[in-house]
Amino acid sequence: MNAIETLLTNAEVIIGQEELEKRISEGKRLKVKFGVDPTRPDLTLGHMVVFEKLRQFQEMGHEAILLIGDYTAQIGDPSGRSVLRPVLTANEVETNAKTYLEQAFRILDESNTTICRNSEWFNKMSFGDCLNLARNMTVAQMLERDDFAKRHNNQTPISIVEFLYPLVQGYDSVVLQADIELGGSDQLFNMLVGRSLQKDAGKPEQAVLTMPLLIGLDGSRKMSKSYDNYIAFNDNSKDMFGKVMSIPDDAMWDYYRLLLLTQDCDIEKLRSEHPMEVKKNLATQITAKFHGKEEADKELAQFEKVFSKGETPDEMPIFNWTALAPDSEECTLVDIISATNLFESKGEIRRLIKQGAVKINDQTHTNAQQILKKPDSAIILRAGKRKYFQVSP
RNA sequence: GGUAGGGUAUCCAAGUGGCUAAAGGAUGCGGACUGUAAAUCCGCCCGCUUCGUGCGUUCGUCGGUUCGAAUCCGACCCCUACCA
Repeated sequence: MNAIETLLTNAEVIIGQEELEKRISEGKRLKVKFGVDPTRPDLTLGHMVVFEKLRQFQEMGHEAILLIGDYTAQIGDPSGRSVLRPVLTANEVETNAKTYLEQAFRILDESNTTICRNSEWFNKMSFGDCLNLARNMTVAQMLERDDFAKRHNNQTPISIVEFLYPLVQGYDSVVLQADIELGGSDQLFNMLVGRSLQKDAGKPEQAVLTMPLLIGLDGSRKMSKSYDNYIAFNDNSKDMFGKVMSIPDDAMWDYYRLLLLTQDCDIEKLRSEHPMEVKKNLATQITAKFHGKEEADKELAQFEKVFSKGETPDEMPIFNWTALAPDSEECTLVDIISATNLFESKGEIRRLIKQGAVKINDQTHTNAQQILKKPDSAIILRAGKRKYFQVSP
């Protein structure tokens, strides 16, 4: 595979490919833009798809520009519909941006990444400048955008600020003189606006490359925090491993292709192997990217121990009897479990007990009112498949 | 500004005076099974509970009618579309 083919692998849409190939073959060091809004502090594996692509460019000697949308984050994106998102202060945005970068550099080469903030130019902009920017697009053009069109048809509200978003993002490209912008496929429209703004400014137009959206843990919707079907960069190794294991078998191939950059021919081979083994391998590799090989192997071993063999895990939270039941030598089963604060409500705990999910040292107990005496040695409580904890004397 | 339609549990959504803590989905959780926190099947899903046809809180907000209201009345707040 030559350089260009590698860079375009897995891309969903490529606009301006010819121009791009020309610049690459001329040996130009491309300015590769990727913008993120630090509105929420967590990156998900959905973002990782694009980060991996950016890293590929980086590895081939191009300039990775990570654009922090600190200005836009301060305006507060209203697209959450019913709930008004709180407006973030400059401080909060800065904090988010910091953790954002920290996470991003697990994938990207930090020493080789240019970081920009769009407040640098937008803070200096007047309202008149803003109106002039807004002149560049028409309402009809905006309504061409698929998700706007859908929302309009569904009678869900679209705020004017949302209309301005593509312009804001596009203007970033003008300032940065980006040669190519990367993004998820939901960003296509915004990135195209960047092209037309660049053209109007008499500058060369950026190429646009979208990456497919990664499917979430449910196996049907895109991975997103609002659907709560995501794996975060910041998930601990256990959750990360477990969450990967919980994706439907069919979703594995996309994960291999988009996150581990596995080639199609290798994926074909994997398809003939045992799905569980293939998934364990996937989970181990992804976990290793974030937590290191050693940690990943440990989680694999734990997983096999707990879920394949049904044994208790090596590590679990430990509670002192006196912390759970102060001043008492005995306590009911519900109350002792409730005191750990690991569960939503006592009702939930009662339900778990009734449904046979609670075991003490491997013995199922179905009476919530059962009296427990302060143990002489540590006992292991289990509620459901995943929740374990120890109570020590 | 005018007209019409809305605001129900985590989300979507039914419900127009009592049988409603509130149908049905989805998500989630539990059990069985297994090849995994896959798939499938079954069960649970407001809080508290002395587990009792028990208590408390809920259907945008406040107030009213009624023996009794998510359901009727009034005011207010918010959302959407269309027309201006």
